[in-house]
Amino acid sequence: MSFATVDDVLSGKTAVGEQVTVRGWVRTRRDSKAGISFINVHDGSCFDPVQVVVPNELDNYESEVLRLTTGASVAVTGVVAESAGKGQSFEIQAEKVHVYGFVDDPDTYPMSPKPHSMEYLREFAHLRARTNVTGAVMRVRNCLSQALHRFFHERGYLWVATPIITASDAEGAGELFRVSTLDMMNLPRTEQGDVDFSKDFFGKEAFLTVSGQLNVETYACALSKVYTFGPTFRAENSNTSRHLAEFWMVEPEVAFADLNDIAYLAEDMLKYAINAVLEERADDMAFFQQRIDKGVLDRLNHVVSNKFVHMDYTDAVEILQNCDQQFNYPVSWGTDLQSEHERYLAEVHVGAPVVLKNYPKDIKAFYMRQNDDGKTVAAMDILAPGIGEIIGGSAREERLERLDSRIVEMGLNADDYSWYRDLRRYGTVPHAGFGLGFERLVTYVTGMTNIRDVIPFPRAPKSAEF
RNA sequence: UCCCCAGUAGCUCAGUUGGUUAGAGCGGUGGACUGUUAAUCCAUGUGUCGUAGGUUCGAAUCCUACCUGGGGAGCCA
Repeated sequence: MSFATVDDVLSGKTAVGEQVTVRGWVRTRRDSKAGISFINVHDGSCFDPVQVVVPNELDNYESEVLRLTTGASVAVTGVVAESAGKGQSFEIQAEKVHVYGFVDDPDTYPMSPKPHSMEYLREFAHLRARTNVTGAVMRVRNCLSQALHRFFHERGYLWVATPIITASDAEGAGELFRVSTLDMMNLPRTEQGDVDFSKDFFGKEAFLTVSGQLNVETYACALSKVYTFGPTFRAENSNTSRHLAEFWMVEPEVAFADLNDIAYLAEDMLKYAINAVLEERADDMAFFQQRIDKGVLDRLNHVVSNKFVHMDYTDAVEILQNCDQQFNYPVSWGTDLQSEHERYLAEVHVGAPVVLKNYPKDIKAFYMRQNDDGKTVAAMDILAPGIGEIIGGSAREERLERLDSRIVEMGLNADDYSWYRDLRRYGTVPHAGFGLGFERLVTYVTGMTNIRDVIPFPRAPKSAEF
């Protein structure tokens, strides 16, 4: 007798005739008057539950097995057998069913065996992992996460843990969450009446990071190829299906690289991760294809087998101005593209992810490398159909005079960037990097429509339960 | 934060020219049948109609505010 996962049994890792114990939760129970019950047990190891055939000779058949309902926890010991029924190749002929816990009041158990809306499941974030859809999402999420680490590891990148807490409010990528231990009911004040942050934990104002980029640049300018993969926080009041207040971001940063280098790095990375999912999570993807998004497999297969289309911002503007599509917002060179414009490019014009490059400098961040034309910077966004911006990156301005001139032009204070400027003073090198919104990738790969359903416990405005 | 839509049974929804006892399917429960598997068949219970005000003889239905959710926009990843 040995413990086995549901996946061990269904994939044939355990031998027919071998006695095993499988532990998990009941998905459904069906009783047959032939003297047996069928119990589907899932344990998270794969998409499908294993069918357990329970004969009525078991001591606790009447007293316990017939009382099992969806959600009950069990350990089943029995012999692996080829299934006589359709729907599965292997099953377990139970010799013993141990019940860890029944479900109180099955009538109100929130995860009843019926279709639920994603909005409803979100209200039960502590139980929705037991549903097939959330289980599938989390296995794919894990697969993507592991694949990304593997991708970078195989190419000699170092995973750098950039800080979660930052004392710099100059990252410029959005609203920040304050980190403080001050007594909010009794704030210390300066003589001018301002809050006296010198009394705070860090002796100054502190926040949760909105990006690891500035910090990870310092390690790129020493270890050459690095990346961060961790949580980031944005206090934006964004109420959409593609924004979270707490989300995970992958940010590679590469010394001696230019814009095209990281554009191709991003393409290779996405293809690598998607291929991993197609190979390792075919069971979950079959479910997404069938129940969530009929086009998801075609879409992913197209992505991994075609080169990404690259396009300059300037050319994109021309395409948008000359296309037949009517837009609510006009397109003109120098302004940021609207959602409808990005969607047209990715969904209609290209029909696949598109790499947009070389944006006007005035609509991009101060640290992006200025191009020789004097008008644009070496920035790139990768737009995915249905999602929008999934990756944003750039070559970084490594020339101190150019960086300083942008800091001045944008009304920023050079003193706030002293350590960032040091990188340009001491052995500066060209370098480039990008940020991938990890949950946006999970959304794209699974075909799920709301980003709140691809992270275990979503945090969003007015929403931080569990 | 802005625009639009929604909130009725455990869940998904129907129900308004304002009218008396608010319905269905699914789920649950009991039974029948069955190597079953989104099982099928019979029976069965369930409601502060999102919250608070207002109009009215009378409000699930009309009005106002608020809350929550969804779609879109902005911000961005």
